[in-house]
Amino acid sequence: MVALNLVNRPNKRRQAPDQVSELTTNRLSIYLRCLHELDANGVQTISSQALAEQFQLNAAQIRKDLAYFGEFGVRGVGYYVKELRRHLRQILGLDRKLRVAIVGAGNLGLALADYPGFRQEGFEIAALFDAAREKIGQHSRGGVPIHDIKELKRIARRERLDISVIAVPAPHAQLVVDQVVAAGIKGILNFSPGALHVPEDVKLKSVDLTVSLESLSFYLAQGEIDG
Amino acid sequence: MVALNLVNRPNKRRQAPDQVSELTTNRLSIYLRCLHELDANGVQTISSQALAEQFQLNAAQIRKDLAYFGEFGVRGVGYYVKELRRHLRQILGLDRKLRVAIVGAGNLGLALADYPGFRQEGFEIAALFDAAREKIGQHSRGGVPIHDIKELKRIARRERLDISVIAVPAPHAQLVVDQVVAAGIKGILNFSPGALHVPEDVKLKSVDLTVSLESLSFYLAQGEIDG
DNA sequence: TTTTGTGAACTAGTTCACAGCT
DNA sequence: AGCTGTGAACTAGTTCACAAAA
Repeated sequence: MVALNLVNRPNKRRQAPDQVSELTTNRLSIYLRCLHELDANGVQTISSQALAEQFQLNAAQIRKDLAYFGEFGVRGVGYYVKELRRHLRQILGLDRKLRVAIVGAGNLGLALADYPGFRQEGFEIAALFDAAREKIGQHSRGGVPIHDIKELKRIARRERLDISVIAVPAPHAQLVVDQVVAAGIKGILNFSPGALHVPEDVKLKSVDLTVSLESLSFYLAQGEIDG
Repeated sequence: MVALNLVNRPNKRRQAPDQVSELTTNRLSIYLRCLHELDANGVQTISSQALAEQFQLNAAQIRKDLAYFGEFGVRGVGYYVKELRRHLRQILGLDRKLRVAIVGAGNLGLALADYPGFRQEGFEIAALFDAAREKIGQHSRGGVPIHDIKELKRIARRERLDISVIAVPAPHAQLVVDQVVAAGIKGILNFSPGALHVPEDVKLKSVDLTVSLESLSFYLAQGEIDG
């Protein structure tokens, strides 16, 4: 019983539950990575228990996460690796290429443009953007072209950009986000520190390096007190 | 029960509660950033309500977070900006310089070494490490020297390194983490994808770019189904 | 009056434990 | 027998609401 949208939603939908928590979607991505490996190693089936042992996780957690989306397992057997992988890719929307733009061709932006973790199956870094005249027209080492930020809207349409990574200094971040939103991009991964505002239909995820470091610092400080 | 060192712990300690959640420590860092700004703008006092409005947060949440560590506010007034900032810095262990090493002098490692968010008050990027012969002896653009990873233990001691950032390809990550741990470093910020294991007394935080992107992809895919 | 600090109520997320399928 | 899928129990985290302080 799948998505049929035209009719009223049935109470229990399997394809898109009312609210899947971010914790769950993050874990789905982790499961998927593990399934890649298992498949590469020729493993055919895996139980939730065996999967849970790979990470610091409870088997019921994994079953619950998957159960939001369907019944993928076989009782007494576990999950077929290839099949579950296919399902997860579909659920995560990785069954097509997503086109990513990076705004900010500074050290970080350029590094991200060529970062293997970003050039992975399912994603494609299609463009870099910057405001600095001398950078425009250049390329990253890996060959991603740097465009004028003013061209964002036009190129977003032409290149069918899905996701934008924000790697500009904090003071410009909100302005850039506004431009990204205006260009119709609905997914943003932000590396600038500080709070940013987006409309409801845009999904913003932030990675705040300062917060991560300071939080680490807290634990170090505690460790010294507590022994 | 817990570590009792020399004396029994009083039931209610203010300096280091038994378990402060990571969510709380992350927020403390966010509050601190905001207090910097407020202070720079000459603001003297701030209420939890006003602070909460800056981010997507509830005022009681902020008061609770702070209350773990002491009574910093004044009823009817709010919090004195300078004073609270001083307290938060102390709580987060930022009242001294923390020395950071980055392992992996690839694109990402080099970018992080010169990233302003990392060169911030409280932190100092003291060294880069790599295994590639041709990189050793070089410097990042910002002047951070690149050492042989084999020297990690020696230099960690000499330079009194507190935190290590892991920016190496996934297959080497666990090996590098083991070396970092062996060098006596107790705080690790990891950018490699995949699960890593550390002893109990070492704090590991991971930023997984693939997971972030794939989680974004999920929301994009849902958006298209749900309308 | 204003705003904190905090128990109580609530909400979200995790784990348990077991019925039911293979 | 083995393992999933899931309600129930539990744990963690957030918000409410109000007494107490300035």
